[in-house]
Amino acid sequence: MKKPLIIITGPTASGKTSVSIELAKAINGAVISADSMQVYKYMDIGTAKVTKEEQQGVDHYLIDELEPNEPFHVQLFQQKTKDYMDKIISEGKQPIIAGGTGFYIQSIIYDTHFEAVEADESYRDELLKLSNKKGVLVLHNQLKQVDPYSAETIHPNNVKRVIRALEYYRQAGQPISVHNEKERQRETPYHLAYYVLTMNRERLYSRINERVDLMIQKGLVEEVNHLKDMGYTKELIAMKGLGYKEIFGYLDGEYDLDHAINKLKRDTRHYAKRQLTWFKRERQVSWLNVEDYDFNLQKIVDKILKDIELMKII
RNA sequence: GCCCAGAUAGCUCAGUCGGUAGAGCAGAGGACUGAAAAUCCUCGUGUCGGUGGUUCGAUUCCGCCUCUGGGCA
Repeated sequence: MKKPLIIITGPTASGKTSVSIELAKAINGAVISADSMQVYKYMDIGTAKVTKEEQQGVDHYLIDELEPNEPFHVQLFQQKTKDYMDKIISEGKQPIIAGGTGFYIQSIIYDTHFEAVEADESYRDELLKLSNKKGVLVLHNQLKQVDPYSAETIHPNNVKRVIRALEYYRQAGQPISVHNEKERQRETPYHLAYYVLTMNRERLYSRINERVDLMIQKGLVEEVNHLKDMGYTKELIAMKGLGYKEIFGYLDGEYDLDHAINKLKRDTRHYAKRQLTWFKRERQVSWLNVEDYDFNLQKIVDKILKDIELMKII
């Protein structure tokens, strides 16, 4: 029998956090965050991280667990999430995965096997240098020789992907495209209640714009400054997150604050769009237009509870 | 009231020595299997302010009108 799994996701600023907490309260749940940035400590305002008060006593995992210079990626997320799910279940509670990183969620629902092909920083560096010096096609041609299928699907300009595919081949001895194809066949071991919160695009965008203004009011600039003082640099992956890279640019004098704010708003809008694109192709999702429920938390949660009961998940 | 400069894509503007037009930004769509809040790909028809004239043909030249800047009274 398939295990139940509840997922609350959606584009940024769609209200995932409050829905997941309200739902958790209703079903004795605990929340696991599927968010690539909220795992990091000291990054609160820019990631719109849940505060202790907002958590209302509901257990939260994968929030504030790492220092900003520690690595985090899908495979780690998957491993930790599975562990936390076991823990939560053993406590007699219901795990709820909530967050906007579709890639991470996918790794759980299909239980993707990642195998032991680890990031090889020196090899990556070497390839990157080669690409910078001789052009992206040099790498792409290399890939063509070992993995023609990947070469066809990965655009030469997408150097990051090309490098990963080369790295994979080097360590695994087989093309990553073969591995991916195999993983794609995998069926979900869960009985899913997978919700994507959504709303009218214009509305979402104005909520994003407002939220960015609020972040600035709350002291995003000070937060980034503090991280800088702590010695974290803009090269860190955590500092490439929305809100951090834009403010870093301002603090480094590349542009004024106004420009940084507009850039952040725009980047966040683009991000929301990419998230929607991701969820659109996920076949097992239930779209939940919060406008149909007048943005009313109780109505939204009631709808989810009703579905869950119908699905006999609990 | 007079003089000058504008009026072209949602915005800022370029351009057409007369053959119905193109950049940036904004926006839209897509990809994604160990960086994913990252990375990458694709997409530009708009009464060229209105109206009359010249012309085979006007967004382009000329007249008038309207609006917006700036200057002079």
